[in-house]
Amino acid sequence: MQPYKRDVMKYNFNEIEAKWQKYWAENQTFKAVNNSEKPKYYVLDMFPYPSGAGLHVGHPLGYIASDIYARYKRHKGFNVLHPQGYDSFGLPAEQYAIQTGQHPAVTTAENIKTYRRQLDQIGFSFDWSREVRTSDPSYYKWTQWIFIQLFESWYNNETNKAEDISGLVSIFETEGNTKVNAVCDDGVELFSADEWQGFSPEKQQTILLQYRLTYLAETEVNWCPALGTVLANDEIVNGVSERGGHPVIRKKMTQWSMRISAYAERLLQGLDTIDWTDSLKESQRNWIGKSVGAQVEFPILPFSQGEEKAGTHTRAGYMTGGNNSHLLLERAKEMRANPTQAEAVLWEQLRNKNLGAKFRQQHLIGDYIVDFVCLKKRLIIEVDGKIHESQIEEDAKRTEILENDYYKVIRFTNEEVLGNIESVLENIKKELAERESIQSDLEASKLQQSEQVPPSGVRGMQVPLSGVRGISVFTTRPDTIFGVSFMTLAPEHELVPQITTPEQREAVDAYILATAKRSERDRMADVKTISGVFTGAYAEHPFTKAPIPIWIGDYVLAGYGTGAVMSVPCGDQRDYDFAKHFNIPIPNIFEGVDISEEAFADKEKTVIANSDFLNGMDYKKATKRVIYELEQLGQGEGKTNYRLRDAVFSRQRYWGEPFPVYYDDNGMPQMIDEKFLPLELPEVDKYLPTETGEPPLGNAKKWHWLQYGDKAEIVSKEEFENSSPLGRLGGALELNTMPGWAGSSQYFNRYMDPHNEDAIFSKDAIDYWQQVDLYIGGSEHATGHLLYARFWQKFMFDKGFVPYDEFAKKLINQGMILGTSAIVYRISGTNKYVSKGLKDSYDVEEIRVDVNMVNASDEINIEALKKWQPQFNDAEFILEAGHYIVGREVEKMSKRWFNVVNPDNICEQYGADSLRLYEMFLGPLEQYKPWNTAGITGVHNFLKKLWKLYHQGDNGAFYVTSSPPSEGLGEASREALKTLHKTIKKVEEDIENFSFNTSVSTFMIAVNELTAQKCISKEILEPLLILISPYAPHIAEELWNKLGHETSISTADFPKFDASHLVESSKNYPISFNGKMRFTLELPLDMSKDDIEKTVLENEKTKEQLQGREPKKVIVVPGKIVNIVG
RNA sequence: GCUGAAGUGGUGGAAUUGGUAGACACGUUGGACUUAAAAUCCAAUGGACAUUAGUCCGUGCGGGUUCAAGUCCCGCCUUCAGUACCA
Repeated sequence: MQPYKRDVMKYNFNEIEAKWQKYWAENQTFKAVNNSEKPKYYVLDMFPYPSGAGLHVGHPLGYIASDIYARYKRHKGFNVLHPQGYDSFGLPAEQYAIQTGQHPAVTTAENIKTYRRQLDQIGFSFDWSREVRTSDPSYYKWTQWIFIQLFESWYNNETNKAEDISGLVSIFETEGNTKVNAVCDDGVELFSADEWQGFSPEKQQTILLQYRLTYLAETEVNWCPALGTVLANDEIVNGVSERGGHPVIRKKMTQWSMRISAYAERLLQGLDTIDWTDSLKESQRNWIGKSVGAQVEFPILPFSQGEEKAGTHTRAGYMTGGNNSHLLLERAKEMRANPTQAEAVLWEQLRNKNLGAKFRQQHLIGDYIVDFVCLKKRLIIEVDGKIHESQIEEDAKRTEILENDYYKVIRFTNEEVLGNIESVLENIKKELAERESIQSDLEASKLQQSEQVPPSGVRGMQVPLSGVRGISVFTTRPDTIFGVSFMTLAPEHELVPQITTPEQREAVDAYILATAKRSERDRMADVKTISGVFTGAYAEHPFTKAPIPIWIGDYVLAGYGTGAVMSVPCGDQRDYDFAKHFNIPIPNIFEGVDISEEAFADKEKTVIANSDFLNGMDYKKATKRVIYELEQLGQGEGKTNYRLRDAVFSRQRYWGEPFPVYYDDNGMPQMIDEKFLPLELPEVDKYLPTETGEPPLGNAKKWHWLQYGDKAEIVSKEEFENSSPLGRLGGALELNTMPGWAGSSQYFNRYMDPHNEDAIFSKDAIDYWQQVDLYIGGSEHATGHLLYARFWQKFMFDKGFVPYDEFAKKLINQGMILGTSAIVYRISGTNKYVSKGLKDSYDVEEIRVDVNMVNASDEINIEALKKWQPQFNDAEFILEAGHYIVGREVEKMSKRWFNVVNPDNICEQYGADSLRLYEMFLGPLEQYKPWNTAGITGVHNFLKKLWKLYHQGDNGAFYVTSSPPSEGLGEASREALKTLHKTIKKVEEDIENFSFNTSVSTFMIAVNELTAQKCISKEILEPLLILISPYAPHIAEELWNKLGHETSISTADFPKFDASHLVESSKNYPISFNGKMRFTLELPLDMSKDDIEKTVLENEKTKEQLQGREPKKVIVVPGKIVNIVG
């Protein structure tokens, strides 16, 4: 009998915890319903990637915090949604599959099993009935569905939201695209409604792709050869892959992209509406990188200054180009290769002297490329598309200049050429005949002249329509435009090869080659070396019209802004250093500022000088004015620039969501109809890229879409090709898969209605749960998941699917739990190891060993070490004081450092409640902190004391009496009530402030006090259990049950704080002298200020302190402190 | 460089609107119980001097405001995190 009784009394945590975990599972205690009388509250964790290593003690930290909050909210009367699932697509499972041939689905399922067991043993109150897995077809069906929604949408800047693509098509049909204000690709061609109607379906599709929110584009991507895949910017750290640290190179590939840039401003503005941590918001702001300034066009001068001064110029001849001829020639060549339809038709008639005269097409004259020219007769023929309607003025000017040069220009429209070629040819013949006589005159006089003088008017004119563009730059300091003394282009800038003069070509090419060779990493590491080279070309200042030398330099990044800057050395340190280095003038345009040593970059203190119409203005005024003036000139406009780029959405991987996309006979991407989703991942023999370099899905035998009406199947290439084309839809399916963030960008909404097969979630569900109230997770997702999820949520909001355009009202980042690695010191070249205190006398190498062999005093178990790895078998150990002491290093918990501590052992040894309490007790939630198992005995002892508090009967029997403590108002009872209500108040405040560590202390204090008071009253001990139950739910359930409750403690009402129990009649006043506390004095709280002063001054100890001095001043703060000055 | 956070005993960390610095816990030391160990319980524990009382110094450093500063202000230093030739 006796041993049995003893067992009952003991705090048998393993048994208790298993019992209640089973109870919760069987009774579905934490299952949330989608409607309730209670107010709703949604607590979410970032769902884990189920890695093969399982959980370590760091993983549950955030889950414990959110679980405490969720349980607390249930006590507070909320209908709480607290779901959990798995982000189960990902690279590690795929790499494991490559190594072992095991299907990732199999290993993933195994890993999930381990995770679930580990999570269950910690006692989380998750509603597992709502579990989602991103790799489950019933889940990724909806990821694919969202992709289709994005494809079917475009971003209308006028309404500032995403709209259905069909709306855009009807605009195109009625008025073309000239008035459409959309976020779209750069350089979309302009067309009228008529032209749209005339386009082929393929062309229409190509144009629409330039508007869709997800689009196919040839993009320069971060290609990681080692991983065989493309990486997003946030997957690259210091120029190498985040995973594995492999080198990353730039490569052009056709990829799906997400037009997240459309949402840049709203993603930025939205940050002000959500309660997320400042550091996280700051990261996102930084990532979006908004800068306000101006875009300025600098025309390129046709003649380089050097050549002009030398009095030379280009000879008129076969190609009579100006000094920009080398770049125009390329352009002309390109235009010849891609004639418009009208040009092609006309050329058929003009070529081979068909009209009796030799014509050339797309020929360079001066700085112009003309469509057709007969040089002998100086007759130019231009064929104009619609674009020229808006350029009548420029065309007139161009005609004037050319005609000054004795050319005759005749123009035809596309319609004339295509509709009535006969009459066009008649006109040309007529002109040719008329110009017969002029030709001979010219030969003698004018042509000679033109060889000596550059074509008049060419110098200094605006950018010609078909020739050189200017260089466009982005600047945040347009007010400093008069300080520009040179321009700098990124070496990769597309215009560099075109503008470089022949004299500079060699130097420029060498420089470009040298920069290309340097890795991104080298370039970033070596910021101080100034390098660059002059291109030989000049641009023209918009206002002063002065020539500005154009340089290239690697301090200008191709990927930001336009890849070109106007360099203002007096106002920007980098420009300043560059100018100093290359002896470029540094004009000073600031009033009263010395720039002899460094640039002056202080916007706020700027007063502009030496700047014509800007003189005397401050930064703001000058900026406004200069933008206005630039707009008048047509050479610039105010512009806001974002660093945020569109997100590449394709990955060359197997283990990810397949795109619901096939490519039709014309190679155009087509969406698979919603009703056929999900498009499931095909089986493949191997998970590596194919021999031809295609993604792993290229290995699938059947990966062609074949659809007739409502019937669709996935077939092999041969089967598809042999199928009847009549009424057939389909083609090769997309070989890429979606990136990791696809599945995590709407999972929080899917939890609201996870089994819905007809919709991503029902309207009722989303209307009830609305948005996440509290989201807890790591800050490492700041610019990845958390940005993309906000983007998709805004899109879902625009489309009317969700009621809020932010998915998480409040977000908290839990800090990371770090490992404390253990280090032994091997004497170099030997198999001897010295203890830490002796290592300085030797030449040693540090070797990390398993922390589980080391005790709290840093002493290692040598026997265990010898068995741990063969190299230690016969090693010799040099001890200090009989022990081998290891070194310690705090670093990330990782298998490679052997510093991983597993929660399974902790649960086994101390119990889940101890683990939960200890993780909270370690310190503030957001803080990074090292794991130190030694301290866990403290919280474990607390739980034992708590258990004891309820077992004060004979032989430790459960003993709680239901007679109220207030009865008789004994001293002990009043003290107990005070302890309880003090605790209620503090714990409630702590939970609301997510200060979980301090509430654990509060529990300890309460239990220590109640133990000292020998409290056995139910009125105290029952509410105390509810306070503790969010933190230590198992022991709370057990004691709750012992108190006679039939149901779970989880929905018991949180105790009400009653301030009346804390009312004190007296206060132990600290009495300080000159601010230093010397002694305390117990005084009634209702004592008046004057009486306090009197009493204190009369006190013996006060007299002792003053030693006869007269106090100068006595400060009395009733209820707080007394301070005597003197 | 910029942005954000933080520097408090041997350790993790408390400290409300400025009002008794070091709560709570670990560790350490001493003691009780025990043949012994574990467990448990009790006591001490910021430093220095004195050890009866007491005195002085103490929250990264240097100033300042105040009757009173870990807390507020100014100027630095260090650490961690994020970000970076962003024009």
